[in-house]
This record gives sequence, structure tokens and C-alpha cells, in this order.
Amino acid sequence: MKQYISNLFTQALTELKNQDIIPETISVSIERTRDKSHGDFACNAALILAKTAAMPPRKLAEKIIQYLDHNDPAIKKFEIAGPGFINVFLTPQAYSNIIKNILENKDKYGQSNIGAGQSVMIEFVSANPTGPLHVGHGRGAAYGAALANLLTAVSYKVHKEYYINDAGRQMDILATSVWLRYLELAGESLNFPANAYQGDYIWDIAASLHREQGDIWRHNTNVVFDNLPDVADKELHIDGLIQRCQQLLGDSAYKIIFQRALDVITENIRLDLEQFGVVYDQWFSESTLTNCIDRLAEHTYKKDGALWFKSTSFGDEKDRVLVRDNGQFTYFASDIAYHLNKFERNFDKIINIWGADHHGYVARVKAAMTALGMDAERLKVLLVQFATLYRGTERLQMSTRSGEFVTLRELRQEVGTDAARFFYIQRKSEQHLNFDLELAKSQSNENPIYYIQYAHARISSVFRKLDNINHEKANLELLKNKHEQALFVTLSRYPEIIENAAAAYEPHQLAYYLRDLAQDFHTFYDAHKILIDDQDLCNARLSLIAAIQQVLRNGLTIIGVTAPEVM
RNA sequence: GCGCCCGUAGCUCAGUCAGGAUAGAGCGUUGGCCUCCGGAGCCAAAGGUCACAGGUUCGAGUCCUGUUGGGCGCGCCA
Repeated sequence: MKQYISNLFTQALTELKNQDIIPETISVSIERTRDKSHGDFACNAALILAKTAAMPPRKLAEKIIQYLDHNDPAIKKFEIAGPGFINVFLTPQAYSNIIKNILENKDKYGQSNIGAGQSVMIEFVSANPTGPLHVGHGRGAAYGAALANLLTAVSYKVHKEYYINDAGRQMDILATSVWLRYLELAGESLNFPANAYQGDYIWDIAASLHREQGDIWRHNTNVVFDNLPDVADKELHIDGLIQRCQQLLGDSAYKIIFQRALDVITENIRLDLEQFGVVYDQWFSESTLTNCIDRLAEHTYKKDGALWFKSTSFGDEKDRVLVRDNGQFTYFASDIAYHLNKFERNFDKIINIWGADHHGYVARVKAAMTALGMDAERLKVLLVQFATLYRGTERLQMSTRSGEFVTLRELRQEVGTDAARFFYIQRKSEQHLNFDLELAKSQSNENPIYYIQYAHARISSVFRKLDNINHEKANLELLKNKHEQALFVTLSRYPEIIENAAAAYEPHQLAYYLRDLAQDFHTFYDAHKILIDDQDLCNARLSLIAAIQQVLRNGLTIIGVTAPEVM
């Protein structure tokens, strides 16, 4: 609809330019009016062009109106207002066509072609496989999944990927943690390191190994802890333990424990996300990467025994280490290899969804891609702020290492997937989010998700009262009252919302829209009865609410929330 | 100290990217609405120096500069 109006103005402006009344045209911006007395749409072209045309805005507006098509069936009239806005008033037919459009296109209504079939990869969550997902990861999951749906709706080919950090020191700490718990189960008593993984899930993995293997990996505590660096430096201490673990167990046994821990936790994460309605096209293992440092060679140098990447040549604020003086690759080196891999898979667009605490890493990853000859503009890093969890007014503390955190699973079980998904995406992602468990759980009017779902269920309920549903030939021009008119407008906004939300990577816009639509419906429902004796009007209203229900369902699906028939 | 994000109603937040007409919503508060398709609903009222100060212009919550308050990041950690 907006595009349609925009085209009318473009034609008029082109004509004005051809007649040398204005020196140049502009890409016109059409806006929806806030106030119904200003019509349906407004155009500010006269205000913008006034200066170059050397003409007062209102006078120029008159000229523009002269060249606009007044016979278009969608147009009731044009009006000059205020400093020089041109207000556009639409005919009732223009809006009633929306209903037909929705009922014909069904779940396709609102889709557009702005993505033009381009491929886009979205990598999100990618939590380390060292423990269960917690509520902090949930936001990235809900946001990433909703964004993927949005981009799909505007014709991108979307590839969703989870990057598994299954190499590196943290994984060794994990394996060692499991082994230490195993030793305890086997009857050893020991001082479990404070910086090892404490959670109960470590016990579970150790127990299953102990059940299967018995005591074959048992070693005396005295031997295990003999001559290790003192716990005063806990990092050195645990590194020593990792080495000792590998020594005593040997490669193959160590690998079994390592792999079991990795498999159990990864599967747990996968299942968790699946139950949260988030599924991936690919799970990408860090361990399958080959390093690409040689390809960066001309931009590296040695200093203090380490290998550095000269990222300052590419806009980073300082140079970064790729290989430590002990010969180990840094995480950054893996990140470069992974991102190079992404670029070489030839996605048109690459989206990373990262926690806001990683914002300092954007510049260096882009720098590395530029150094490798890639167009870093293809990479878009979206940052998601933390969620702070509340139970009423009580702020819940989160500490990962100590194992004191609310898991995503617990959240799901407590508030339900629908409410959780909705709460996560209803705020702009770069905004800090206060997540109140009590509010999300409350099945009352304090909770916006139920308000929207209720509108959908209410419509289902109306249709359940009908024996035969036949409103296809309805005369939609009977829908004249202000509530019906308001619904036309809101329904016609949906495609614009989808486009804007997708272009800005902002699913929350859709959440706000759905609330608006639900509200317009509830207002209408309360003011007018649908199942009435006047058969024609009844049919028209049935068409209207069928269209509303369709749009609600389309939008909720994108957000990842169910559209229930009954509640 | 440097960089990024944020500051809008009592509370939680839209609106800022793309400047536009009288700054919006939910919750909470106050007062109304069930003979009626689902009251998990509807209607109405009160509530604002858009953190502050300058600047840009026909016009600034929106753009620019500075100040201030809060969050995060500035490792050969992950």
C-alpha cells in the first residue's frame, strides 16, 4: 500500500522535473499519518524540494497535486496541510482489498522479496559445550531464531549455524573435572579445584562412566596431586592437573572421557534448544577447522616469543596475538579460521549474534577478514545485551562457575516456551532486558503474550459456533464503522512491519505490532457482535476476523510462539 | 584513561537507523462496562523541562558537539 502511494508521487515528481518546475526529483518518503484527520498517508516532498525549486513549500505542494493521479480507484483525495505536507486520503475499496489479499495469500501474506533469494548465514548461541544453557543464552536463541524467520519471510535463504567450541583449554578443564568426580565416585577423596566445573551435570557424566567402566581409571589421590603447582595459583594448578590426567590415563582413555563429556553436553544443548523451538541447519565443530595463519603471513610478526597479527593496519586499536609463546593458538586464531571458512562458503551475508561483552572483538575479526582479502562488509555482528533475571522485585544472581544459575530448561519449565520466547524478543536486542519470572508466568492481563494469543483463540471460538463457514463472497464494503476501518489500516501495515523488522534486524517491532493488532481486534469484538442476523454483514465480519486471525498466526509463527485455538 | 551501548510517564519499555504535525504503549493508580459470539476482555481519567547544555534548520526525542549518570569492553582468558 505504501509502495503504491509512493509510486503515484514518483510519477508526479518526474513529470514536474520534465517540465523544469523542479531541478531534480528525490526518492519520496511516504509516511503513515499519526492522526486520522491528516488522512492515511502523508508526503513531505514539497518541504524537501522547496529550497532547490526556489518556491514556498505550500505552493510547490499545489503543483505536485496537479500532477498526481486523482482518478486512481484507491484515492479519495489529496490535501495540503501544515507547512506543506500533502495528505493522502484513501477510498474504502482500497482497504477492503487488503482482506481479500490476506485470505488469498494465507501464510504467505506479509512476505516480500527484498531479500531476493540472497543467502545469509546466522550463527547464534554457540555457547561453549562445558555446561547447560542458562537464561542468558535464551535471549540469543530467541532473537536468532526470530531473526532467521524474519529474513526467510523476506526471501533470504537462511542457514542457521551453531559453532561448537570443542577445542582448547576449557574443554580440557571439563574433561579433567569429570575425571576428578569419577575418582571421588570410585572412593578417592580430594580437593576439587575451585576453577573446575562444579555443576551437578559433571557428577552425572562421571557416574555414567563409572557405572560402565568401574574403577579402571582410578588412581590414588596422592599420585594424582603429587608435586602439582600450589592452589595459590589456581590456573597453574589446574593446568598441572590436566597434564597429570592425560599422563595417568593415556591418550585413548583421556579421549573417551573428553568425548563423553562433549557428547553429553552438546546433546543436552541441542535438545534444550529444540524444545525451545530453535533448530539449526548445521552444528559446526571447532575441531574440524584447519588453521589459516600462513595465509596471514605477510601481516604477522614475532615479538616476545609470540606470533602477532598486525590488526592495527586494518582499523583495530591494537595488534593481537595468534600463537602464544607456549605454542598454543589463541581463541582469536580459531575465530579467524572459522570466519574465513564462513566467507569461503560464499554466503552473501554473514550474521553473528554475540553477547554485548564481545563487542571488542568485532574490529579484530573484521580486520583479519580484510587482511585475508575478504569484504568485511559481508559480516554483520549483532550484539545482544544481557538479560537480568528477577523474581518479582528480587534480583537473581547468576554465577556460572559455581553452578548457581537458572538454566534455560528451568525457565522453560517454569514460564513455558511461548511466554519465554515472547519476553526475550519484546525488547530491542541492544537494550538491557529485565526478565521478571513472576510476570512471564502470570496468566493475567499483565502478560502481553496471553493478550495476543487470546485474540487468536477468541476468533477460533467464534468459528467453532458456525456450522458452515462460507464468507468468501462477502461484501467487504459493508465494514464501515471506525473499529473495522482501524483494523483495515492495522492489517495493511503488516507487510511494512515485516520488511522494516527484517531490514533492521529487529523482531521486537513485530511483537509491538501484534499487540496493536490484538488490541484493535479486542476493541472491535467488544463493540460489535459478529454472529448476527444480517447475513451479509455477518459474512463480511467473518472475513475480517479470519484475516485478523491469519495475520496473528503469521506473526506469532515468526516470533516462535504458538497460536492456540483454545486457551 | 580510551572505545562501544544505554538514559523517554511511578515501574517496564516503543519511537532515534531514514528529522515532520498535539511524544506513545503496557503495568500500576482512579472511575465506569457482563440478559450479549470466551471479562485472560472493553471504555475513560490522571501521569512528561524526552538526563543536562549548546549547535545545525522551515522543523530536533531523533542529527552534531560538550557535560553528566549507569552498563560493558580494553589479557599471550575463553
